[in-house]
Parts: sequence; structure tokens; C-alpha cells
Amino acid sequence: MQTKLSTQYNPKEIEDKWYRFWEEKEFFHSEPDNSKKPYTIVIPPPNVTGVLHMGHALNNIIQDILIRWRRMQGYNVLWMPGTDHAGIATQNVVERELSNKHIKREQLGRERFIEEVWKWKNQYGSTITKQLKKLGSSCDWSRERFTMDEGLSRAVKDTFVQLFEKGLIYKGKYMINWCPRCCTALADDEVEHEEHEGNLWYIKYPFRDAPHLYLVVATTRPETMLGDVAVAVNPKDERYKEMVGEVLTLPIVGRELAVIADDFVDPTFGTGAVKVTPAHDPNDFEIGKRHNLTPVVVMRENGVMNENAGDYEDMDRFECREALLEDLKLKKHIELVKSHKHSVGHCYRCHTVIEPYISDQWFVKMRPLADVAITASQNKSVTFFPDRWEKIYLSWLENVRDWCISRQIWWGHRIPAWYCTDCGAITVSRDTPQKCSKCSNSILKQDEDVLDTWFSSALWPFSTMGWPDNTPELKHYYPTSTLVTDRGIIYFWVARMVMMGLEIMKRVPFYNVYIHGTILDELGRKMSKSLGNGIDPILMIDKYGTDAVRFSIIVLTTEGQDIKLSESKFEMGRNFTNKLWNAARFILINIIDEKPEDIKIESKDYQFEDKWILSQLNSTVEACTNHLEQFKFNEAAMKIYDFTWHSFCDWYLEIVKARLYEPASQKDKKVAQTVLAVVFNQILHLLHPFIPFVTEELWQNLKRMVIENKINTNKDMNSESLMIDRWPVSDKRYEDKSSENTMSVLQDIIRVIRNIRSKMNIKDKQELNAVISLSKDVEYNLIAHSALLKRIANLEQLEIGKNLPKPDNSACEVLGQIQAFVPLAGIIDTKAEKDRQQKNLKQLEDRLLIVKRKLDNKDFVSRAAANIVAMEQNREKELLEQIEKVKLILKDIG
RNA sequence: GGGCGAUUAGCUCAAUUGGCUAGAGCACUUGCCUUACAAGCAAGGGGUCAUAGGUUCGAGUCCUAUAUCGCCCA
Repeated sequence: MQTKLSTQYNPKEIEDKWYRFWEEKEFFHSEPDNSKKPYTIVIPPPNVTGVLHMGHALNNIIQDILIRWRRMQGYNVLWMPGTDHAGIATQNVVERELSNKHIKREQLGRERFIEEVWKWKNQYGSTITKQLKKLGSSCDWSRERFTMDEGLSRAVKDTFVQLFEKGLIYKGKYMINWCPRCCTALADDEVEHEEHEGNLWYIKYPFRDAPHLYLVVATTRPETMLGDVAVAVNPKDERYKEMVGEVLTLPIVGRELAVIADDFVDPTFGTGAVKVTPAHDPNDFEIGKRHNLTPVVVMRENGVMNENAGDYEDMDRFECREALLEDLKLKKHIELVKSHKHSVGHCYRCHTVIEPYISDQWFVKMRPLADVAITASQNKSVTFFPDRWEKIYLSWLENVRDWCISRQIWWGHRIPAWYCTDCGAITVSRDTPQKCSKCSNSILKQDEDVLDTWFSSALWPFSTMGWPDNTPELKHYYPTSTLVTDRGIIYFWVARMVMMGLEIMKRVPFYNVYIHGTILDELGRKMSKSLGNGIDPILMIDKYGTDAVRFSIIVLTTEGQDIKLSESKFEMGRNFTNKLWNAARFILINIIDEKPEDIKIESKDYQFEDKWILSQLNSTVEACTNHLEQFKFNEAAMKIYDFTWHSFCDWYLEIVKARLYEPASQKDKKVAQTVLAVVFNQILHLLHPFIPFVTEELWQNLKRMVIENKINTNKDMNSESLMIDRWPVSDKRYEDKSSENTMSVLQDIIRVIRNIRSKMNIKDKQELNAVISLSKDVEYNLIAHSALLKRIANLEQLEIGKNLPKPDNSACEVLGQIQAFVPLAGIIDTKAEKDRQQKNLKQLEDRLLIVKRKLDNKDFVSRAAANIVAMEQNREKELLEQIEKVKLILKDIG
């Protein structure tokens, strides 16, 4: 920026430059170093097929703030980046690409298909990491990991074998969630439930031995009746008691069904009699087991009806529903159709309606793992911020069912289990086994399935550190410090990491979990591709600059609340970065010294406004640090924003101009220059984690100018970069309540004079006279600040004294113990002034009434805290005095 | 059906353990091209804190209902 500065901040000119600089200097890189305390975050690995959206942006901005802040505090900081292989999603993407070339994966075969996926990954898989860099993320890219890496794959195998050997992984035929489009099993939490407006069909099932009589069952999925093997009623249901044991004939199919009694049946649902289809409904599956019923499967894996569906074979399940209903209607088997809202499960990857399906799958036994994870949060080994999320986490763990981990796809970690072609025994092993563990047969076939992606993600906090090897990284950085994520993956990921961390490492994977809000559109809807209501963070970065995007997002992020976002919100951040830029311009221009001398500045050299701004800075440092410690990012950001703009720029810069332009002495000019540099240097430090690019650019310029002009900031400005310089620490010695109080009075006086100016239509440029009258017992030495007042309020003459009389024809304002008079002979609008004073009086009297009401209340005086009562009494006194003064003024106006 | 969150200025959000006149940003009104910044400066206007009860000397804040919206689970 040199000293010729553009009046507007242009982020494009500097962002890439500094990111490159940081990377080249390896400032993001971390090595285990036991002399320093570690601070570790593992990134929630975005999906390799992913493209950065606002949710990622928020998530990574927060992590980068924590990381940059802790790094500046001197921690040995590691931010571990990487991506996950997103089994189903990635396979879908590559299959779609292939289908454009009219190729099916089955034609290629497993090996060649996986080669294609890797090709795709290598070509497109780094899109999102490039975008994370654009966002300024200071990840240690040299340690970037991918869940399909060799090392992480080894961790997956090792974990699988360990859990299998402990009996925590088993294989079995159970009812699972099946996606007929992806043709794979899904875990319970991979099914998204949606309320659907459907029908409840009441179907007549005739008695075998009395076909004119029938029993009516109600169902929302009539096509599954082809697989009915019984009809169940509640044993306590008087209506059906006598029918238990009777035999019905299944319409259309003709199968004989027994009427059975089972407690599970809800007598209030439908007719109280339900069809039992053990192969196609999870509850019926359980009923079937209890009553030894043989399930009849009527559907193929792709959702098309099979040979058991008779005439409906080869029809799609929904086509079959329509055809079947048509036939039932014709044969008068439908008694009633009622519209009925019910929840329908969908695949979270492709949104196809999920089919409950009996299938041979691998499962993780969850109870023992979940119990340990529950304890970890109850005893605060893992702490949630905000804490309400702990309940969500606990309720899931308390009710969790075994986790189906096998997926019938090709892209992923293949299950390390081999089947003996001879005896059928399963051999589970880290390495490819040479012979069957049971019969020693050497012809073995590996399980075709792969593991759920979340199985590998669950190991992320330690697999990325080199586990199963006991690496220096693992010893130093594990457990990680903080996990930052969205509530959407508390079950998928957070809970599973805790379980696996405790099971495998015997230690929690992280101490704190910060759950941030979800970014919504202006109307409060989730941003989604299908709605087209997303805001592309990269476009926003191009338009407003990365720092503006970061700052705006953080200011909007309050304590994990959701964020309604619209493009215009980014103007706030842009305006602020521009303000900062211009404050820097002012400072850099004004610290130039033709013949710089090395003058030592001591605290006794500070002027009143220096002490004031240093005191304010000090409390800002303290507040900002405290807020960050409590994950209150927006409060920290707002605090610095307010200090920078409304204390430093609005007041300090304006006040100090006099000392720069018409210095009383060269020494005092140097003092002012020094304080400017000191405070701005600290501002840049405090802002760096939030807006790293512009702060680095300005700091580098400040550093150069401070050195060139021999400004002694009492801080070594010899660091190579702001990002590795030290985070400010508050220091009681800078606290100066007296200056703060006095300044606040001066600001009030100035505001009052400006207000009079504005109300009386007097141009800002026109100099005025003013008289400031103080009550006898006022301690402020305002006379010492008359130069300041004159300059900032643009006054020609200023008289300050005790109990000064009101000059004729003056506008007036009462400020507690202070009265400000502005003589306006010839200019004053008497009517306007009178109206103004009357309005004032009314306000004061209203307030007095409220105070009096309190003080007249005996209970208040006796029960409220003494300081509160004293405060009210004091207020009453002040109000009475003020009212007195305003009345006098009114009398004077006439 | 169960749980959680929200409801405060025209809009988006704040408001510590209950205690000064409920604050910001944007928008709005008025005046300013003042040599850091018009993406700015100065001065303003704008609130029955969703509703109804209750606790308390005192409630935006705590309790109980109700309404509306959103999310999660079944």
C-alpha cells in the first residue's frame, strides 16, 4: 500500500498474496512439541463431492477464528484438514458420469469402476479444499487426510477386527432400511422421515370358513399385503377376542392367514386389526418372530415385485399398489378409504422412499459403546456448547439400536471378512487370510460389501493422527480440544466419534463440542439446491472480500441460533473492513516523520485522551478474550467493532488531529503518533482471527512505518507476520476510570451542543460560543479540556465555571449536574427552543414519577438491595434538580 | 404424540446472577463532497418486549397456560 493509498479497500489485491505468504512460510504447519500446550481441531471432513456452501463457510470461519486466536496465544496449534469419501454420494456421482457415456458400473466390474472413482476424486475432489483456502482457513495442509487413504484404511480394518473380536460387531439377517435406488442398506439415522399426505385403506379379509363374513384391516401400504402371513389383534380387544385362532383368506392371493393376538397392536389404530407382513415392516418382523411366522418376501432389491407377487410380478412397487387397489375395488374388498397423514422414510442421499427389508448385514452392537459415551458427557469429559445439545446427544444414545454398517456398494472400505468356500466359516482379519480359520481351506472369498462412511469418520480424530501406530502426533495432539459442527450430525458423527474414541483410544476424542446454528435464507428456509435459494460463499467473497464475508457471518452468529442470511448482510462487513482500511490510511499518513528521532515515551507523557483510549482498549482486550473463551464469537466481534469504530475512529482520531496538525511540541506529536500506532496495532491483533487478510496487510504496513519513523510502541514489531504474533493481554495498569468518566461527560456536552446546532439549523461549520455551568459539587475539571471541547464542538469561545448564569437568548440543555448554554442572539428560534424545553420537562417529570412510585413503596425501600435503593434516591435528587433548572429556563424564555 | 428453539424497532438480531431511560446493524428523516473513509460524518424519529395469568419491592428476563413459526425424534 506504500504511502499512496487507495481510498477504498480492495480485497482482491491482497488476499491471495497473504495466503501464499502464510503457506510458504509454513505458519499453518504444526509439529508435536511437548514444551508447548497443544490446541487441536480436526475439521469435520467435507464430502469429496462437495462444493462449499454457507454452512461450510460458517463452520470453517469459526474453526479458523479459534485456531488463529489460540495460535496467537502461543499454543501449539494443529488444525487437521481432510475430506471423507462419501461412499454412496461419490458412487452416485461417478455412476451418473458413466451413464452419460452409456456405461454401467457392472459392465466395468468392481476394480475398474473403483479406478474410475479415484480418477474422479483426483480430478474434482479438491474443489472444496481450494475453496476452504479462499476462505482463509489456516489448516495444516501438509497433513491433509482422506478417509480412503492407506493409513486411514488401515485404521478402519484394525477397528473392525478389534470390535469383531470383542463381539461388538456381528453379522445377521435382520430388518434394515433399504434404498431400492442405491440398492444398499442404510443405518437408521440415514433415513429422513417426512410427513406425507397418504391414504388409509380399509380392506376386507374374508373368513375361510364363512366367506360372507370378513375382518377389516387398515393399511397405508396395500402392496405389502401380498406378503401377509397373519392378521393380528390386541389380546385385550373385546371386539376380536373370539376371532383369535380363526383363519382368513388373503384377498387376491388366497393365502390362508391365522388371526393372532399380540400386545403390540394398537386397538385404536384403524379397525384394531392389522395385517402382518414380517418381510416388509419392522414391527411385523418382530411380531413374526414372536409367533414363528415365515416371512414372505414380495419385492426385489430394486423395488420391483418378485415372483411371490403373482400377477403383479415385475411391477414397480408403486405401480403394483395402484393395480392392486384397482383389483381390490373391482372385487369389492375395499370398505373405506380415509386420507391419512403418516411419516415416510427417504434415503438421505437420493431421497427415494425407503423400503424396510430383511437382509443379511453387519452390525455394531451399540449398547455397551453408547453407555460409555453417555457417561462421558454426563461427567463433562465432553462438554457441549450451547449445553442444550447434550440432551439431544443423550437421547439418541439412550435409544439407539444396533448400527447397520454394511453397504452394498463398491466405493468404500471393503469389509475385512472372508468366507470359506468349503465350510462357510467367516474369517475376519487385518490382512488377507491365507486359509479358513476353521477348516484351513485355502479358497476364501472376501465379503462384497463396504462399510458405512461414518464408520471411518468415527475414527477421524485419531486415524488422522496416525493410529494404529503410536505416533508422536497421536501422543501430542490427541484428545483434540474442540469440535465445531452443525447439529445435523450430532448422531451421525459426534456421538460415534465419542464412542469410538473411548472404545479404541480409551479417551474422549475432544473436550468441547461447539454446535453452531444453521444458515437459512431470508425467509427462514434451509438453503438447498432444489429450492435454489442458496447463497454461494465464493461469489460473495468475490464481491465483498473474504474478510467482509467472515466478519458479517460472525456478527450474525448468536449463541448457536440459526441465521437468516441475505446478500445485503455482507455490506456490513465490507463497510467495516473499509473503515479499518481508512483508519490505517490516516494513521500511516500521520506517523510519517521527516527526521525521525528515537524519543522514549513514558506513561507520564500521555495526555488525557491517550489514557482514555488505552483504558478502553484494555477493557476491550479483556472482554474479547473472555468472549472467545466462552465461544461467544459475535460478542467478541461486536466488542472490537464498537471499540474500533465508535471509540477509536469517532473520537480518538478526531481529538488527536489537533496534536498532529498543530502540535504543541514535537514530543507531544510523537506521543500521539505512538498511541495511534500502539492502539491500532492491538486492534489489528484482536481482529486478526476474524478478518485475517486485511489485518495482515495493514499490520505489515504499520510495522514498516513504525520502524521507519522510529515509533517506540513498547511492543516488538519484528514478527514476520501478524498471524504468529502474540495475542494481546489486558493489563490493569492501563485501566483509568477517571479518564473514562470525564470523557463520557465531554462526549455528552459535545453531543448536546451538536444537537442544539442541528435543532436550530446552524451549519456545522459555523463557530458558536458556549457556556458550561457546573453545580457546586462537580469534581470534573472540565476547564482542562476546554481546547478539546472547542475543537470538537467547533466553538469560538467557551466559558466553563460553577453556577454561571444563563446568557440571554441562549439555547440550553441540562445534563445532570451540568448545564450547557449556547448563546444564539439573532439566530435562536424561541418557539422551537420553548417546545424543546417543554418536551424535556415532560420527560423528566415522567421519569420522576416512576422513581417516586418506587421510593414511596415501603416494600421497595425495605426489601430491595441497598445499592439499588440508593441509586433510585440519587436519581430522584438529580431529576428534581434538573426539573428545577428546566423550569427556570422555561421561565426565562417566557 | 414427545422434545428443543424462536416470538423484542419497518427488517435481521442483542440485552450477564431479575435492578439506570430495552441496545446494535440495515432501512428511514434532516444537514454535510469537514485534507482517513459518501462503503463516510453529524443530528434525529421509531418498541404495549406474541397473548393471558402468576411469583417478586421490582419481570423482556423466573413459573404456568395459550397462540404462531421452525427443527429434531417416534
